[in-house]
Amino acid sequence: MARPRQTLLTRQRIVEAASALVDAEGLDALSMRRLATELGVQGPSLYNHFATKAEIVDAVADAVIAQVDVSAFALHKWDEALRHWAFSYRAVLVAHPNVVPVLAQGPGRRPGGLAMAEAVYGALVDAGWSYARATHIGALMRYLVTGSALGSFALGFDADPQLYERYPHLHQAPRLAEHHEAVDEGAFELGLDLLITGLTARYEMGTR
Amino acid sequence: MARPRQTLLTRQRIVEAASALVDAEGLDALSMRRLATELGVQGPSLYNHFATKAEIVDAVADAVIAQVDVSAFALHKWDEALRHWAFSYRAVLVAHPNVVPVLAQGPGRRPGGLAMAEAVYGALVDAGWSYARATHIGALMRYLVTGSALGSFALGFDADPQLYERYPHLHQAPRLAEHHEAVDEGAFELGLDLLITGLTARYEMGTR
DNA sequence: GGTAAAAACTTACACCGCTAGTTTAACGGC
DNA sequence: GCCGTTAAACTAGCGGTGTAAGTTTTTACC
Repeated sequence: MARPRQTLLTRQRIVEAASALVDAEGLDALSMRRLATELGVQGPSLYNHFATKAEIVDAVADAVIAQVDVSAFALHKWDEALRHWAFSYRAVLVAHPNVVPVLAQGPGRRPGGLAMAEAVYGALVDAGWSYARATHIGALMRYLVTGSALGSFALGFDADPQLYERYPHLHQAPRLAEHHEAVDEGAFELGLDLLITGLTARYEMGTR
Repeated sequence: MARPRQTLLTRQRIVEAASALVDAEGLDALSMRRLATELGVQGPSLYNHFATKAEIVDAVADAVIAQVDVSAFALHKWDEALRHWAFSYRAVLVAHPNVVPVLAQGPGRRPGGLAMAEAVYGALVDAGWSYARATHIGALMRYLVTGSALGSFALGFDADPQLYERYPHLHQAPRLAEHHEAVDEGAFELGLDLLITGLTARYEMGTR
């Protein structure tokens, strides 16, 4: 087979297959040959549509971030909007846990990420926050959401009880993994409450 | 060469070389062959001391986390101790940025991580926080520290100004990278202030 | 209708983590 | 003091990775 009568691949089809593969089997399962097989094609053919594997991963990550709902910034006051956005942001990440490491790390030149940043930063600045503070608030929310969606805090404790014999306060730690979703969600909601309450207080004091 | 008269490798020497390599050239530069070369040895020899590459990476991460100073929990009240600890935690991570992705993700069965968790969780519980809240607070601090040390918020904006033409509020974004340390540090300090202030208020209200 | 671009292909390179089997030095027990 | 066992290095090699290079055939354009 050389050039087919009907194109077999498009960027969109590739990204969809890659997303499905990552969601189903994790980031490590995403190799060029494996992805190509999934698409009924040979490995290097993908390079006709993406220059590198990193570009594909980036596109997958962007497809996830683009699902975050930022409409709240057009509808509500900044503090309520932050809350709505944060919940949507986290829900999207929790729905695609295997992509979170990419989002927590990689640069944000993805269009979806930029659109989100624009909405958040714009709303905060329009509400009266200084450029510096608006940036800090955006960063803070990102730390909170990606951290809690990485889910690694509660899951990070091995189930083997023997590990904790030397740590008197940690004897219940192995049970954390059972409730890891509730733990990470509880930490997220506590953090969100504390941050927004504190920010509101500062805002009303005029220190923006 | 077969078995040498004097052992060439020890776990400690391997971890030190791996840490230096990761600090100097990043996680991707750490391959078994490369690390072995650095130690004057052939690749597979490392498997006499570590079962897998992941074990080596884990040991490197643990060596980093073990540097965090938790002595504040024995010296100060919980809120002040949290602040001291968080600053030390972040300073250690910022000093070894290439290791942060490992710490942000991997499970916490490392002894250094467990010792830290024991100190934090124990101090919070002893101060009167409920088990659930103490867990949440520990998780929150981890999100904040690892998130800000990943440093990817400010660095995440590409320097190419053309990217931001469609985003009216982001036209200054490319300049963020110049000050990324200050931005991530500012966000961290803001977050830490808000969290500890808010927690103190709740604590004194009796909702622990 | 000839030409250039595009999209598939095959082949291949350098590297990766890791396994298996080999050699030799060091250690423990009689 | 020898002897079997263990340990720590070695070499060779497997299957996998991302990707570069060159080939073939189809499509699209002047």
